[in-house]
Amino acid sequence: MTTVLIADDQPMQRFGFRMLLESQDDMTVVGEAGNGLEALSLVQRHRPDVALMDIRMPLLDGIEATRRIVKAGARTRVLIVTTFDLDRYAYDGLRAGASGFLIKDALPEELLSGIRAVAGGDAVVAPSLTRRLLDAYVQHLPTVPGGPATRDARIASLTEREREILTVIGQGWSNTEIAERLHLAESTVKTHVTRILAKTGSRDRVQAVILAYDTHLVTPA
Amino acid sequence: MTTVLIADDQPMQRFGFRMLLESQDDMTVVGEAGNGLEALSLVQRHRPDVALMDIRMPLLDGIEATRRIVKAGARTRVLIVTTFDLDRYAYDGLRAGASGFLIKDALPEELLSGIRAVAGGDAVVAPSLTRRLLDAYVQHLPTVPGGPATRDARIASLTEREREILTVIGQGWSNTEIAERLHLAESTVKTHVTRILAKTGSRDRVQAVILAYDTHLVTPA
DNA sequence: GTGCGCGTAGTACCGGGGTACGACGTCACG
DNA sequence: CGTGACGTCGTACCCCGGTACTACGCGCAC
Repeated sequence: MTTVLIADDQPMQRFGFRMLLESQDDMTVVGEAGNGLEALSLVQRHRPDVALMDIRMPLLDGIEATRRIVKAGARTRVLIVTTFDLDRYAYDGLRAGASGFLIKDALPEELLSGIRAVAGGDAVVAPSLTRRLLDAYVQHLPTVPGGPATRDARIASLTEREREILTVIGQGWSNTEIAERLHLAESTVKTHVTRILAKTGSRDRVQAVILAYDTHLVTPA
Repeated sequence: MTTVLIADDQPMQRFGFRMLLESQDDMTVVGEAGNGLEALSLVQRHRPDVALMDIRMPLLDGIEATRRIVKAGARTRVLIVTTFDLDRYAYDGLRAGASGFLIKDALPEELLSGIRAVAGGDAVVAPSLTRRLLDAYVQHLPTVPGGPATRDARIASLTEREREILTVIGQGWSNTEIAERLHLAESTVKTHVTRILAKTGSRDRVQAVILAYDTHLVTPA
């Protein structure tokens, strides 16, 4: 059973959503919020699988509400459902950590399948938006070397000392600086770096730093 | 009426697609191809709205066939439908200009709505893949003019192009790769990089990447 | 004791990254 | 019509980062 929270400032809209969802025997509405703050507290209390989130809401808009929900590490996946097909809304929403972005003119079945997808850990984006996302960013798509899925293992394979070195590399230190401040020979630092790159599958220290950030070995200031 | 071409090397698979599509009164199958070359010539002859494209095919695979169709400026939109949920396939396919990427385990209705979306100029991506695409690339989402500006004055002083370069540096790309994928000369890339380092006060690209993360120009996966 | 992982260190080499110039076309703006 | 910002490209140069290989002492497990 998928539990859903509805956050929208228009009661009629909430009613429509509720009727649609309750008509499905694998979904149940656990709460309704009329503004962003209310949405936050209801997410905390009911820990729903999915939160249907409108953007334009009083007190706290849906984007910021999404950001806080995600940041709090809640299990709830946020599916933004808004009236306006604006790029900046979508971008901000996805940036904030939303698992999906749909427009209210979508078919009811599309919303339902979207909720199920999000509840299952997948993501959904409105087709009209997907078009523009792809147009703008296909050129950024990487050529996958071996695919993802090996993130944590690579960091885990590092020794304590190597993790330490990687951490300071993530501070932007050069080999010379690392040697000085850790009282090592530069050749030693280089040896460590080479092993780190080999173990993590990184080509250079830049990619190693990125990995360090992605795995939260180091965190943004 | 949406006209569709089916390109798949398995006759049974083609049959299944045909039955499904012909059951819809707004779709008609205008041809079937068993390999990539055949797909090309049939697209030329029938100019269908949508080409359902398998990847693994004799003579010419679906990726390359897609590339040629798109390059030829055909009106036909390519919807890749493949058995394998591999990132590499999807990336290559989307790169090649496909309007969509679905996996064969999708529900029949999902395929149908996908075809309609693609025919209408939209794009579709399999939900399971969308998740990974977003995971890996939300950080590429542009800051829409008027959107949340980067607070850091150093980042703010960068030109649009420079921010773009810094973003891909933050993906771990080398100068050579940036040049190739952005269709620039390496010297141009170097020029940009040097300016970025000067403006941001970074000593090397590593420090620039760190700044990019700290200012949320790019965000950890 | 023998082996092994780990941290340390050295040398030699090479390639990419970064710098310092200079140059040119485009476009917006006063 | 200048003028400047921007993006593009080239050449020449230096140096740091990374590789390859070797080597040694330490502690720990079998």
